[in-house]
Amino acid sequence: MNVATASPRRKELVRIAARLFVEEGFDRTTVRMLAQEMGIKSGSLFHHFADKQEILCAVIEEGMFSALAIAREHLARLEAGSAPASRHQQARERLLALARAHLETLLTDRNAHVVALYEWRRLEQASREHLVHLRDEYEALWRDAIEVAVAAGLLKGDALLLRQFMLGALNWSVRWYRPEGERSPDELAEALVDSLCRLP
Amino acid sequence: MNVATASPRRKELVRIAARLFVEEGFDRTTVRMLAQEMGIKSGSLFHHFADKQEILCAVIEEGMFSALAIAREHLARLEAGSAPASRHQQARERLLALARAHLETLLTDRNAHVVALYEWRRLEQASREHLVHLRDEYEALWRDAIEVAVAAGLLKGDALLLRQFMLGALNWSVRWYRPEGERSPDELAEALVDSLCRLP
Amino acid sequence: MNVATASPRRKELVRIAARLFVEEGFDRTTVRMLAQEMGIKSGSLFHHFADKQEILCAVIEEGMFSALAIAREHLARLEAGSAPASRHQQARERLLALARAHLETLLTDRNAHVVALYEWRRLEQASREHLVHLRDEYEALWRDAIEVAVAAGLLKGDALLLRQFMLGALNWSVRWYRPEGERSPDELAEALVDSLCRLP
Amino acid sequence: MNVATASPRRKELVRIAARLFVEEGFDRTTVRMLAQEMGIKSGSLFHHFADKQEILCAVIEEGMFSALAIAREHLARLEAGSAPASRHQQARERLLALARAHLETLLTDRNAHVVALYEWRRLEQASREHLVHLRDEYEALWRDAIEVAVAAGLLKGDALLLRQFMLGALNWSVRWYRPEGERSPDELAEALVDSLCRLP
DNA sequence: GATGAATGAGGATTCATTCAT
DNA sequence: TATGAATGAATCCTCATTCAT
Repeated sequence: MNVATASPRRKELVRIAARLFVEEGFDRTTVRMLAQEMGIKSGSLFHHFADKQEILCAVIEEGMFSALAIAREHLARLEAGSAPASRHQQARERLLALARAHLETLLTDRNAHVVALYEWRRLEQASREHLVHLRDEYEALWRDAIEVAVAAGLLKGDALLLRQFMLGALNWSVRWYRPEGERSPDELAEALVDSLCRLP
Repeated sequence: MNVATASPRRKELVRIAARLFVEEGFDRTTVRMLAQEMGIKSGSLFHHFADKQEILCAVIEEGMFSALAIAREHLARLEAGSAPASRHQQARERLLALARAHLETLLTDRNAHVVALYEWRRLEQASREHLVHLRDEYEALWRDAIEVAVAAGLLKGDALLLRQFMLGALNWSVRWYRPEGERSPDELAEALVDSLCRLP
Repeated sequence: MNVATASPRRKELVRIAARLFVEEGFDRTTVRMLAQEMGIKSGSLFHHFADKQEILCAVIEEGMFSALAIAREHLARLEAGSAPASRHQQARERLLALARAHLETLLTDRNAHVVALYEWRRLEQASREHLVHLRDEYEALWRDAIEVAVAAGLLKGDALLLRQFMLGALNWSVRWYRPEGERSPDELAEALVDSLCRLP
Repeated sequence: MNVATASPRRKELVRIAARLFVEEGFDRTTVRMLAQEMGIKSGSLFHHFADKQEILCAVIEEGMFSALAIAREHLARLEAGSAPASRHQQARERLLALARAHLETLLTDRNAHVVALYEWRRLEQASREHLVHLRDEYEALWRDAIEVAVAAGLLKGDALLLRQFMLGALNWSVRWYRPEGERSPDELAEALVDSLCRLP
């Protein structure tokens, strides 16, 4: 059972679960709380999910799926609309697209992807194995973009570390970012990319 | 009761608690697990701490104290030993000192400071108020160093965002750093500072 | 609703239920397990049976019916085919026929009769009253045969106790008998009768 | 942890559990019922036993221990007090001693041994392995006594089957025996031995 | 200080049963 | 007849906390 084949009902439950997992953390979110928010009784939850772990798994799967989809979408838009640009300029656009996509799922959509990042440790081994390839795929997008940027002289340093630093900086934003503040997620993305990129 | 006045016994208990909170997370660490690791029975724990929350509070206090102490120590060593250097160079050294100190408490000492960062949300209001000034003090060290770096043209961009990004990148390292890997925390700190700093 | 008037579908469901009740015990057999084995969903089960108790009742009724039918059949075959024999010999044959019939339903047919014996306590009062006359009828066959055997000097002792002992020995065989072992149920029956009967 | 080393409190809890398991069956006995009868709250039960299975295990261990102890006691009394008797007579006394002991733990003491016999299937694999050697020891007492009886010409037939039959007859008595009836357990034992033994 | 026993509120989960479709 | 979703009461078990000894 994966995101693509899930019933609309189940998708809705997953969305609600994602919100609670972000607000309270997985451990502190009780099955009763989940059921309450879903408008059913706690016993009924187990008609849809085998156990609490499966809910977490479904949320994280959804989080990684949408992160991946939106990242690809942003990249595709780049290629479609791009006027010819310098190699340097192209590499920067690509990084920026990924950073924007990342913050869009993290701060705007603000739920399943956050759970994927912050509750990954709570996955049992079996679930983890089921999901790790999604994470790998996502990270591969970043790896490629960063390698290109390094090759173009846009970024300086070890590509792997740069990826960890960039993703860390972005991921941690969940902890301090307030949507009602003065900067948009897009501005954040731009600021991060600017702070790292060398001028041409 | 704060770190400075704590008995050696209590300090040891806090150290053990910190380790468990990192390994399992605060919510999943039971009072029984704590007691077991401390070589006492769970009932006895409450002779040392009023409740579980107080243990968390003590750990985080210890984490912030030591982060602050080590950061100050690194900065002091700078001033003591520094040959005259360019303003640019000085600003870089200061950032590096803070980053090294941060990773030292996070990755080497590897416990109380990690709890302070990752379990802050679990603090009840009262505990939070008790501790927030420590966090502010610590962040002030970073704020100043970054403002100086920006003023010196070493870093580019908004100082507040730069601090969030740098701390995010460092904090997230807890999630992926493996001590048995090929890079030391110091090398990490250097790589981060290098990746952000403009050459003179 | 009793066995005689049951639809073929219902009879099949009862057979499946009997098997599960033997394998798992009544308490541990869930309505969902029953439905699953029957190839329907658990909600549908309640179109066939008012509740779980009715299933147990139907199984035990079937078990007692078939035990009774097969015992009578064995006895009838005796009378039909018997060459004139000594009173002693006749009494022995009759005991043997009952023992064989008992083990046939218990070990060969191996289900509903076992449930009747081992899950009788789980019957609610109403169901018990509905079924107790069947059990009485069955036990009457044994009572008569044993009284004849005692009168003929074939068995020694109190007739009531002898019945309890014989049935106990036979019923308990469910617990240790393995069909793949070296003895057939018929050989068991013979061995039991032999062990109790005095030679002429 | 075994019967011999158990605290008095635990022994009492085991005794109460044994009674409930006989009255209701293991599956239908809830931890709440157990706690209620023990005069504690259900959570407190788990201070004494890791889980419900451990309670069953403790009860069955106690049942097998006492069955073994009482059987040995009866046999010892035989040897101590016996005037010289015929081999035939001796074999009969030995069977009788075992049968009496068996019914004493089953019908008089009436609890833990009954659970051992009737709830053995509910033991999980690990518990079963822990207990099976006790059962083997107990059955060995019977095996020896029956082999001697067969050798002495007292019993007729296969020794293994004879043991299964005798134990089955005795075990099943739990289902029909009423202490307020006219026969004592000792009389039952005598009746069973008499019904099987050949006169000299 | 330390302990073992107890508590009580709450944890996830199970399950017979109901019912609209 | 059949189903999928829901129910609600009950299940075993966990855990921070208390307290007499």
